[in-house]
Amino acid sequence: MSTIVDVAARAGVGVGTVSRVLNESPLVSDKTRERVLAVIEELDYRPSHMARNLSLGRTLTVGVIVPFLTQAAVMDRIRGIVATLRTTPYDIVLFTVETPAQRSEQFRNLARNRVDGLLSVSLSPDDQEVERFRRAGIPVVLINGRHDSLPRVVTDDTAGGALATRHLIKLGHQRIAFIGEPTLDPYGVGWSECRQIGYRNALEDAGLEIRAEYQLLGQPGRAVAHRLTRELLRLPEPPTAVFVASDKQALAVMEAAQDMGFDVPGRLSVIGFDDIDIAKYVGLTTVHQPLFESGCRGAELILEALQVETLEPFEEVLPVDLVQRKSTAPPTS
Amino acid sequence: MSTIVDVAARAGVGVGTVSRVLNESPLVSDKTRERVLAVIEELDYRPSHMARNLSLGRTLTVGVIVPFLTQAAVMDRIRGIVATLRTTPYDIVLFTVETPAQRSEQFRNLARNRVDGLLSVSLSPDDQEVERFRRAGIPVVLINGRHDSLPRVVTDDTAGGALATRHLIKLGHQRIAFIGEPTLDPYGVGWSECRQIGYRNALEDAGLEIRAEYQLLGQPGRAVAHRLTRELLRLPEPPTAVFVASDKQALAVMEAAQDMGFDVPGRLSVIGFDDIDIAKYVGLTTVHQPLFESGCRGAELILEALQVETLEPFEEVLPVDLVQRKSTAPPTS
DNA sequence: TGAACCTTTGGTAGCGGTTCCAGCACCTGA
DNA sequence: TCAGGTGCTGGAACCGCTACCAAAGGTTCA
Repeated sequence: MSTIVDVAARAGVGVGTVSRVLNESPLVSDKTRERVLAVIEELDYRPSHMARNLSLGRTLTVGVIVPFLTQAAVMDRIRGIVATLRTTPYDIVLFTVETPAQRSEQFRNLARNRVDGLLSVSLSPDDQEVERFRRAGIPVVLINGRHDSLPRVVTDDTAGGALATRHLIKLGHQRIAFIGEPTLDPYGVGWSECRQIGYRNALEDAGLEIRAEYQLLGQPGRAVAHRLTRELLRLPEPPTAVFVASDKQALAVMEAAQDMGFDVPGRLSVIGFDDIDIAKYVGLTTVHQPLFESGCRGAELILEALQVETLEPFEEVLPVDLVQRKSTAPPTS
Repeated sequence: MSTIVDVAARAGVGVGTVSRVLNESPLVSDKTRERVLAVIEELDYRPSHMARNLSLGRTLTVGVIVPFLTQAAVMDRIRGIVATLRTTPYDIVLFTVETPAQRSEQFRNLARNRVDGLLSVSLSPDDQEVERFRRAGIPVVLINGRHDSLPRVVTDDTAGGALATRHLIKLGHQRIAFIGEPTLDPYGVGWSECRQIGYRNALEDAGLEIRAEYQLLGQPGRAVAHRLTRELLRLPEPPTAVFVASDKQALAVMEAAQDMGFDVPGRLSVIGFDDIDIAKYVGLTTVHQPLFESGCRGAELILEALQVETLEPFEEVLPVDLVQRKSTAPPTS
């Protein structure tokens, strides 16, 4: 592989001049520029990124750190990030974390020269980590995460929870249950929690009773969903509708209800949250949150931060909306 | 941010010694090592990746180049790659291409210092590009792509096509149609094509007639699927079953058939290919191809290639298997 | 006692770019 | 004719690390 020195020698000029040609500096005569470009072409020369980075002190790289990729929602967000960054000179380096230990290790390593900026998806750094990034001059933008001193784009989970619940109320349901997931990230206010708050708010506003036995939490997964669904449906006064905090769990709940002979939406209305791909195919009524757009927006913010050096922290709340499909209907009574 | 020089100065040793400590060289006395480590801790020092890379001539980075991420199958493959590479020191840089021009530009840039190795998903470089990589000493592994001089992992599309078709034959179908996609990548032998070949082979083996009017191609998408489905079902002798070359298209075909009042699988059996997430939820019988595993395998191969410097080209064919769900049934005579 | 060796160390030359400074040729105006 | 620009150029310093070489100090053995 040829280097800038080879090009300079062959073109009979100094390395400085070649560098100027590469960087489109106006301080090169047309004649020289042409000669250099010809040699570059001839040698099929490409400047070394590494050397350029070291010299410039920049990597032209944006880190994207995400929890394991099993979540469809995370994948959609990545899509948005990729789509936005593709038109820029920035490359994307993907980091995944699965355990808390990995997570801090990754954050720690990231703060050193590897990337120019960081997009953290569904993961929030703690104060110490934020401080490290600040010292290193690496801007961080959170997507679906929270830290008061960082710019971030979040979904209006509370509003979404209320929206879903109001939809059920409007259909005439009175006994409405909630199924959610326990919060994992110690640093975030769990999305499931927020959606549950929205649920309670909506019930309260409608003057409906908030019953503890109607609010169940469990890990995502088919088995757990079956158990929770059974628990609900065997109540002396079973709910006629259920708001499930995520589509993935909602699908499992639908399946469980049908397995138990409860027709959906005939005897049980089910509404989810996220609007993942599958929802459309199985006709799940759900709250659409702009996953793809959240990736785009996050990417735009990090690009901005990369320009201005410091972006004042603020929270951008993305709106949610209801997508009515076939899994909700008025109660039969 | 402190550098190796700062650490050396503060510890009262030379930079060489610090470097040795960092790289766990045995040529350092315990006493010195301890002192250096203490200073590293104290200054919260992390070596610069860029400088290290430049000096080492390696980036500890694997490039992953993929077509646009709208395909669920590509996402699953990426998952496998990420899962495998996570346990290694290699980082993943994601490149996407959308147009042929972008594609060669990406391949061209990639051949220079940016990555140590390349995983190409569903994209095959041409001879010139392969030669460039060879000269640059960058190993390339293809996942779901073909080039005779590159190691690659592919799905047994022909066998899968035959498998799907035999399943329909075994159920008793005689009039079996095929719907596929036109081949796009000029450098690959289209997967759709291979699956179609498997289809024809199976029909031939069973002594069934191969009819031209039963084999239709069209771009993926709901509208086209509707048109093709209508075309098939309005034939004087409409097929009783159809093998669709991809799940995505199969879903659209199912929908189209149902819209036209053809019950699936009552009046038309539909079988797909890929086993994407959604297939499970809608009960689509399909041919499972190990997408996640293909990513894992590709990643393993590139790691191997990175070790041995040169990996002789070979083709690893991943097996497929039938997943029977609810979209296929014996024909109602 | 000193030659020969081993262990540990410091210093420096790259890696391949960018950037800055000095210098050269040419031009302008007094 | 010469001081002072201006336009372009070459070369060296530098980015922060690794790898190598030379050397210092300690040990062994004749």
